[in-house]
Amino acid sequence: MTVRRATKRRGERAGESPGRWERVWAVVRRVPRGRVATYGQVAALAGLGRQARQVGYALHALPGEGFAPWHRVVNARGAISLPPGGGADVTQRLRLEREGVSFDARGRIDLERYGWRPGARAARRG
DNA sequence: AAACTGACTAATA
DNA sequence: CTATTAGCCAGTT
Repeated sequence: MTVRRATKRRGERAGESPGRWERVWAVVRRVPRGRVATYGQVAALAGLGRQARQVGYALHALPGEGFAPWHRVVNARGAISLPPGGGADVTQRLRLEREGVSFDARGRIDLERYGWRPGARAARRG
């Protein structure tokens, strides 16, 4: 009766192996303000290889807002990849624009300009 | 346990 | 440039 088995948490078990998603969040947290990273990029940096999809899952499974700047992650085309209808896609765009990231007429970001470059220093103003 | 699903990407046509 | 196909693999049903 009192043997309530631990409820399965998202990507986290009874304090065992480090969740894969945690690594994803850790990488996302490193994305500086005003910059965006692609799912594939985050996956590679998190040691997931090409599991770009898993990155999307990890962000969807975030324990709460403010845990990681999920809005700084976009797809390889520099576009927001969230499905419409939920409103989250709008939030993402709003937050990015607020950080100075510009979208073109098709709603895409110029990754050459705003793409996050790990290791590189903050881009010069301009 | 098998099937389904998905915040992706790269290759082709 | 857009549209389609295949690969990817863990979480959910």
